[in-house]
Amino acid sequence: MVGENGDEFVQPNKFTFPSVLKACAKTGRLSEGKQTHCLVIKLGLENDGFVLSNLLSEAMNSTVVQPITTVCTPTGLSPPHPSTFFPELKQCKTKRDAIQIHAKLIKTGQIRDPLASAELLRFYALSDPPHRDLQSARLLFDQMNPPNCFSWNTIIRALCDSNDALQSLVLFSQMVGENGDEFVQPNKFTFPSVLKACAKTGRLSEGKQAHCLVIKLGLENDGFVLSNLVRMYVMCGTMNDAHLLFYSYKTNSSINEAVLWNVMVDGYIRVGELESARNLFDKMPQRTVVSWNSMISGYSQNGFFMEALELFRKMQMENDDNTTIPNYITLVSVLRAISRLGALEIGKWIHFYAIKNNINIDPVLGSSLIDMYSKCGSINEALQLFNSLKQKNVITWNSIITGLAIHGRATEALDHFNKMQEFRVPLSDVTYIAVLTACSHGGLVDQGLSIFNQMVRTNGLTPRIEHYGCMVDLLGRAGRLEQAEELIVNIPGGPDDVALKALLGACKKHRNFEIGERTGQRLLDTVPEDGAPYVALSNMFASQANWDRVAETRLKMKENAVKKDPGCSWIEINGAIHEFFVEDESHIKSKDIRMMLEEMMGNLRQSGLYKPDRSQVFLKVDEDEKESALRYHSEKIAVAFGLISTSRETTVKVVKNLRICDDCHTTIKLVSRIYGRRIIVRDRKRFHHFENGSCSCMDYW
DNA sequence: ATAGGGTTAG
Repeated sequence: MVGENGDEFVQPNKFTFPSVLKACAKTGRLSEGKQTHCLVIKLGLENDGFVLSNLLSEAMNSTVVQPITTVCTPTGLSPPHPSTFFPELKQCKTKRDAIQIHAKLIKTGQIRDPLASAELLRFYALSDPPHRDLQSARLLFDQMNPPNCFSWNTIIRALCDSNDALQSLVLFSQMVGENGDEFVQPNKFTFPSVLKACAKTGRLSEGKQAHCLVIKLGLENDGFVLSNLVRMYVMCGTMNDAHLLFYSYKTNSSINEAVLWNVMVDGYIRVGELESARNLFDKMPQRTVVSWNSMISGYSQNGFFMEALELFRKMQMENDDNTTIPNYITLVSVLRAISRLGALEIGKWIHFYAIKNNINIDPVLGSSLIDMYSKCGSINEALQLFNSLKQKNVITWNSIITGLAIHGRATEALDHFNKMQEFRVPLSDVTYIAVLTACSHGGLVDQGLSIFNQMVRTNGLTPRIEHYGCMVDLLGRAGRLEQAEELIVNIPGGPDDVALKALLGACKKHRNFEIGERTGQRLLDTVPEDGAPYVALSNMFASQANWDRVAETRLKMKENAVKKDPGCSWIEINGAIHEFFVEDESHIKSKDIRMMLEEMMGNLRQSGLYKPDRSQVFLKVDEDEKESALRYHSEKIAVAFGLISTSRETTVKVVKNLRICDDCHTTIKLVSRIYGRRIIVRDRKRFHHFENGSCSCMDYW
């Protein structure tokens, strides 16, 4: 009757139990009696007079007396574990358990019983990744006859987590009977997964339908449902709807306000409204470490690096019990900003903090730290850390190869690339970007070409635009301009501005005006709003004394709305970041900096080695102004500030957001010699190690 | 008895 032999389950009632219990008593079967007792409790019949009296007589007549005392005192009973009736329901922790339980369910014919196989379904569908087995979960679910609400919730959740979240929406529509199936009423556990799936797949209309059902079922005040509704609207790009919900909810005990606010903060960050996000962050009734992390990573990922660092500092100052203690995710988020700014001292502090607080340096954090050290100019520290890491993955390898590449240490980058293959680490497309970058910066043309071929032929990877960019740079640097142009023409989908700029730069270096002009024109077509190509093209015409074309190019530049990223440089002194723009005089020590700049330029002129390169300044007409604009490029200001703020032995490390210009490059080379200082400048593309009048880039960048 | 929330690399 209760389906123990695989038969249909028929629910017993208060008239069933007296006879069953009597039978147990007559035969002295205690264990069956207890099983029955459990079912009595489960069905809420323990207070029925007839059932109770038979329970007692069953107990009196059974041969084993010991456990019966607990039965006499029913109030002291702990709730029975359902395994009494479904021994299969015992906790399923390992694959072995699962196999055993599964076999038994099949043997006893209970495999179709959603109650009996619930635990097994949970194991297949929701255990941690190594054990998770979606296929088995789906198979088990499909066999259920019919699945109950729990079964639906479990499989919907599992599919939502999978990379085919749309499937969970398909299942949900089956659950609610959209295809003429039986309607199973969803509950508050169903909607979070469903809404999450809508969010993941960006299905606004399905999300809205779910929202309607939520209201119909009166579940909109459940905290989990509510936060997922808001998140669904955020992820579907309708911040307004998210906003409306957020401002109209009524607090109750199931709602975690912090989570709700965090979802909104994250929402504003996603649509790029960092200020609204920050406003909300400042107004939050309670902040958790997640709030801080969201805001910091929001800043980091949207280019607000100074703001990210500032907030991180504030987080440490606030010292709110436990909610402002940086965790693993804080570190990963803030490291990104640190890398971009080149804030080595703070970066080192983060590394130390992780060690001191036993924060596991897994491949993610490890890669971030390697990236930080190399982007902050400390490639040797990056190598040291890389070698000490116990767990490495592709990204860890990619980080160190990229680091070596941008420091111009091409041979070591190749060594690591080879070692990576020895260790059978699967290569990714980024690996190839890293190693091709190394080849192009190191001038290793043949190696680069053969690696590019290996990537396509052996590894079957399709080159991305970035790979073509590396190859154009590689060929251009070697002076193989025709070959580079041929490659450009054959890039599927057309070249991007990076590849074209690489070729244009190469043409300038190798004085090939024919290809240079064609490339310049292509660039103007690709990025007409970018000022740099006009300047380059105009300079090229000027060097040929082709003044008509110069004027024509200038006119074109004026006509098209030209955007120019403002040049910006950073330098870290004693853990504080100083930021400089072109001709920037806003720094407190501006006077001292200006004096230093004058002195530098004076010394340079006296040395007789310096001739200002005016060709790169295009907009300023007045000759004197040209030179002063060059003189006050942000990297020069930062270097000057670095020189007066540190002792002779200290290497001056400057980070620039754009590529360094010829004049600054020449100037800093000479400064390194005249002042006997080591200076490192990181520009948009690579590192320049200046020492004794020369640069590690060998004047090609 | 079972099921549900926000932050993370190259």
